Amino acid sequence: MNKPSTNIVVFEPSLIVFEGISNIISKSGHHFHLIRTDSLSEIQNHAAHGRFDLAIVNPTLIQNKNKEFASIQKNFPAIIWVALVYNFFDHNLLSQFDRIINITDSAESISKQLTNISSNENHLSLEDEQELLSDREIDVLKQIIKGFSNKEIADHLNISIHTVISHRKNISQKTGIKSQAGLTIYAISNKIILLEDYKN
Amino acid sequence: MNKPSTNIVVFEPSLIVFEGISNIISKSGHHFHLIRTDSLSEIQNHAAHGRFDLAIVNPTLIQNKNKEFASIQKNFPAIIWVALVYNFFDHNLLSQFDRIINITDSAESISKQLTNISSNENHLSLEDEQELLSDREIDVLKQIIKGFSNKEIADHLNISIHTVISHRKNISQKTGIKSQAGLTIYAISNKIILLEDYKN
DNA sequence: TAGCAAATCACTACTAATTGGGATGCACTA
DNA sequence: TAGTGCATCCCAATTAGTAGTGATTTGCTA
Repeated sequence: MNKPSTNIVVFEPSLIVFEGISNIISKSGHHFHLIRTDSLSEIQNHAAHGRFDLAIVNPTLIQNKNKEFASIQKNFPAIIWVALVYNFFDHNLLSQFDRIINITDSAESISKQLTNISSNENHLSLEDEQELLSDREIDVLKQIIKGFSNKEIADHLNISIHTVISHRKNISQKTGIKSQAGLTIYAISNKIILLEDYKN
Repeated sequence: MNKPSTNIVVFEPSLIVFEGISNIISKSGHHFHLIRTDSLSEIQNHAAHGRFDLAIVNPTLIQNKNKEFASIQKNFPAIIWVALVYNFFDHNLLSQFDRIINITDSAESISKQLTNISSNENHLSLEDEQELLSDREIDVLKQIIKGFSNKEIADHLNISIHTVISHRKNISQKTGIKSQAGLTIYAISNKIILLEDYKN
């Protein structure tokens, strides 16, 4: 079988991780060529010159550049976008990618994600029912996470306790999470709150 | 100058990261020999046979094994312990290590941390104030954070609901935290739980 | 402009959690 | 051995939160 060479752009701040990927794929038997980059605009530039077929991207780096990223994806639909995650990330963010590599994945699993470029039913169906919470719901969520009671939340937000309860109901329905603890983890995971700000 | 060879044990779940370290140090010009391991007891075994001088450890892996880890450190005081962190970690946990490598560190910085074995003003102070909660209280806390009700916790731990309530009372008194949300953040901050394991 | 989603408020019935008292047995240690 | 902390269990009174249902106003947009 003829093995085509794949050009891969890597957008990842960690040298360790970059070298690790480099090492693993060089042992995989496939033909890859890695290009390291440190900005989205450089990726766009490479894409415009057809210099790569697949991009491995650390999602933290595009967190506040969703529009720019989406625009690049739209302009170069042939490119496969692979998220490289250390921990876990917001569904909405990850749903922008075609595939996901977790940093703890095995060599085979990683290679698999970087090959079979044509076969496109690679998971990531991630049913997109992850409706974002409304502004007010996020206000309430933040209060919940600070440990305030419904009555306190009502006072702080100048609304009645009934409204607070309504918002809580909606939050629970939208997220499928009922416990304060679960909501806290949800909020941390989705960067609705910053862990550092809430430490005792 | 004579370059001594350093034997390094690596306790890190990610192959990518392991290979990355391997790549970086092989280019550093120093002489290292890497041994990958996947358990603390294996580390102890290697240490007992004098097979390494320095250990690179992902702190997540010793989170609930602080005592075992401290015991190994105590038994083999000549070994240098290096934490390899991805993001942000609890200070108490990191204070158990001699040095810290961040995953985003440069090649030079990493090499620096892995050399100069003799020169070090070890600040292995290990302020052991983390004996706040009893084992059983931590069991209950973990259940709370999973969002279980008192009754469910009682069933899971095979104790009565009254005991659960007692433990909760003690946890609240000891930590000064009353809300589930606050306790969740406490547990995450103190690495009693791993954020990744609690995704909903 | 008609429809929709968000934000607000309200009621009832129900369930869960908190608070503040107890008690017992066990293991460790000063 | 007396004291301490831990784990277990119990009760009563109170407070807090959930589930289900329904309503009004406002602003955006198809």
